[in-house]
Amino acid sequence: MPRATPPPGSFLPLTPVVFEILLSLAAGPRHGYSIMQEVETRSRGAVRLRAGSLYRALARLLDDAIVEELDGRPAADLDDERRRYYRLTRLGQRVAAAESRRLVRQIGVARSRRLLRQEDEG
Amino acid sequence: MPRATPPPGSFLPLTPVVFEILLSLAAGPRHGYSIMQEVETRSRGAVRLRAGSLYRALARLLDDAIVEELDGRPAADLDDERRRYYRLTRLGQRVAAAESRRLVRQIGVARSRRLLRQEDEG
DNA sequence: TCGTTTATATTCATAGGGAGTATAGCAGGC
DNA sequence: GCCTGCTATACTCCCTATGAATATAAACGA
Repeated sequence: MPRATPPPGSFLPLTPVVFEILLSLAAGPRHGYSIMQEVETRSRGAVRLRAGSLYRALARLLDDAIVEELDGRPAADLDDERRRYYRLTRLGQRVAAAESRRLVRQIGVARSRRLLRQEDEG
Repeated sequence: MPRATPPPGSFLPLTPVVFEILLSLAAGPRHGYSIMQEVETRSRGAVRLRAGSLYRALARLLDDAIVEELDGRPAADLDDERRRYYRLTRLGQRVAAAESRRLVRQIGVARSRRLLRQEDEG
């Protein structure tokens, strides 16, 4: 019998590294190395995702069924057999959404306590 | 000669616990125990700040000059001599502001990747 | 007086991340 | 072919941060 799915809220709060990984996968399946590059580029160096942190975090996320590995391969001419592709599971999407809502609330508090100027308010 | 003040960005990303503490102090000075209560209430239990985490985080924040202890005491009839009051330093405000902007950008990404519904958008 | 809440602090165990290293496949230049 | 550098996954060592539990003691209310 499969383990009961824990409620998304029980994984919160996510560490900054883990949330960056989930954000990266929210755009579609990716392999590990490209997650690393995308996070580095997107956060403009604010969060540097090291190889060690990434692959251990991915192992944990697989274990928690937040992320799963794809069976299929891309078209042979685009493929690199060393790659392993990952995507968010349904649970993973819910966890990422719940964390996003938590951060939205936090930003609301930051705003009301004058930590953000008007032009910072996305 | 005092240590040169490090740039606010060098403290990023903050751990969820640390950002909650800074958010709490952004509203004004507080003593440790009341930070714990405020975080628990405000985040509706999503982030449970334990005594151990709180006081060790405060010690680190004092050491990094992100938080400082108040000399003065409140009026004697409101005081409890066991309490130690903390407030954000100028650096602390800048660090909290920088982290807030980082989260605003993350939320923008989460939104564009359909992790948030319209009514979640604060 | 006694139990509960407030308040700070410490210890122990574990999770998580940074830096560095290992291994190996791939791609381009020569 | 060979060398070099980049891509890709993975592991180790070390340190930091958090959770859980406990200690201590003052304040408070029945």
